[in-house]
Amino acid sequence: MTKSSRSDPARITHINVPKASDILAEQLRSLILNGQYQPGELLPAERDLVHSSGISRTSVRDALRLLEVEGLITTRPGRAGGSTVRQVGRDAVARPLQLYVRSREIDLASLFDCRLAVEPFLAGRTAANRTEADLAHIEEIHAAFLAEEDISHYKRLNLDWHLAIAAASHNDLLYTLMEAISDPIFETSGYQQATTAEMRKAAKTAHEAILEAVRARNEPLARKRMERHLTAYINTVSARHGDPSRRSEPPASEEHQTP
Amino acid sequence: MTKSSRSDPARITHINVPKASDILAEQLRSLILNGQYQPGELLPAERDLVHSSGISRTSVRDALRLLEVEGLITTRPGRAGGSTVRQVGRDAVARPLQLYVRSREIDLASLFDCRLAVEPFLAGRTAANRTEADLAHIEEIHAAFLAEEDISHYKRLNLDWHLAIAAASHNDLLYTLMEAISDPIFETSGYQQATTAEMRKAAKTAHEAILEAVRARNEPLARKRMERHLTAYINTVSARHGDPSRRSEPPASEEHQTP
DNA sequence: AAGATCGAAATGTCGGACCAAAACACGAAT
DNA sequence: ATTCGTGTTTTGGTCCGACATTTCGATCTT
Repeated sequence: MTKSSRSDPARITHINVPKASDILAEQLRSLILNGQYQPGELLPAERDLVHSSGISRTSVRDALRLLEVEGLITTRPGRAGGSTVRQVGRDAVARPLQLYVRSREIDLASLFDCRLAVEPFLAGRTAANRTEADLAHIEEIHAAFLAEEDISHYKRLNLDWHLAIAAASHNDLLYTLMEAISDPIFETSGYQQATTAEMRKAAKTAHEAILEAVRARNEPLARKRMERHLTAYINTVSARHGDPSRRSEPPASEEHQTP
Repeated sequence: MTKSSRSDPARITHINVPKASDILAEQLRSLILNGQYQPGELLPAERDLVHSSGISRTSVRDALRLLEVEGLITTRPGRAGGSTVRQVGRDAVARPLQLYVRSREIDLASLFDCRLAVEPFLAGRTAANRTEADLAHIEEIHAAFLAEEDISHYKRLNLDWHLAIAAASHNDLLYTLMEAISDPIFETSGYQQATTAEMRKAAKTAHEAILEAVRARNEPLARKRMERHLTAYINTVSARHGDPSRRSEPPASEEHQTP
């Protein structure tokens, strides 16, 4: 047998045998994304799709299941049920990302790197784009954060504070990424280690400073301060973790931010 | 709503009726993520799962389909087929993100904001972490980029250049995000508009400068130059697009509008 | 021994039946 | 007239059994 017919040994891409459900799913997905089905609208009933597509109900259901996992539709039983088109939600991005992190066993350092890349930028955008309502919401959480003493609540409020800052940037996509990244960090055991009173004090003053820059609509300042805040935190954690390899230097001018 | 509600039914979370397949999927997912099934290993055959789980093959297949969409397994027909555990791939993150962007109709400005947040950071990290092999690979693409004259090839090589820089940062997660974001940008019509010879010239000198900083392992310089490069590009594009609202500029002057 | 052929084992597809949930229609009780 | 059941209808959810398709291994042939 001539190894691989004739002249082309390895040039062809791996042949992909499409399943019937994949084809239908692709068609429906295309219709949805092109706006032929608006969010809130109902797709045809399964048995109707069977009739109009010519494939069995098993395959039709498989296709719908695919779209459901992708977050494009939700499907409910009952008389007025069916498959409703919806906008893809944040969780449809966050869940795969979380699986990716867990499956690849991404380490804390990389996760914090992501925050370090995204959060200062978002803080700057928030300073630039925030509305008064945004500010009010942030102040509310900030007040609760300052007042909180209980450790477990503290951690939650800390995260909420950062998310509130990110949300006020009015960049939906970046906020979604930030939220998606925060989740694995929050659940990683390394992050759950004890937070000392010292660290909490430092965090509170840092938050205060950042918030002040946001109030003043000072974009570069908010960005810089958020960067310092995160860097300081990372250094503290990795130092305590007995992992000095990941120390990052403070940006530019030394200001001796931490105790 | 967030008022104190004692003993009244407004507090319960939305009831979640789990499908049979969801339960099995959850169990298998947990087994996989906890390492009970290593990547490359085979899950039990569908009919075995039917026997051991007690649910029908329809539901078992549904569960497996779920895991497949999540990227945790691949399943092939045939005698030695079955469901093979695998590490979650980049595309399992990129695809949902792309759907999110298309479904929410995220505008180009937000997408570029993402690049502006991520890429300079990655360029810095690349300057810090690159190996000689990384550098060689980048230089190779860079040379091709400089030499290319054809427009369509140019765009592809331009993207490749940026991806190569990002890949050399050795931060898997951030690179994945960068790649995932680049894809929608590349396909958006607004980006596909004509690229003038002027812009290409500017890009080539900018790339040269960035690469020089990467060679010199100068982290802040690489970062700064990448930031300038992207900002300049965004300004050019949005100016041409007749959309002056997204100019990146100091917030200096105040808008005069009705209070 | 190389090649063709057949069988076995696994997923993929099908059709039909039935179950469960949810809204609706309609009638009885208040 | 309003409310409360109660049944009906429509829809997705589940099960079953059969067959199709793919792939590998074994056996047979030359």
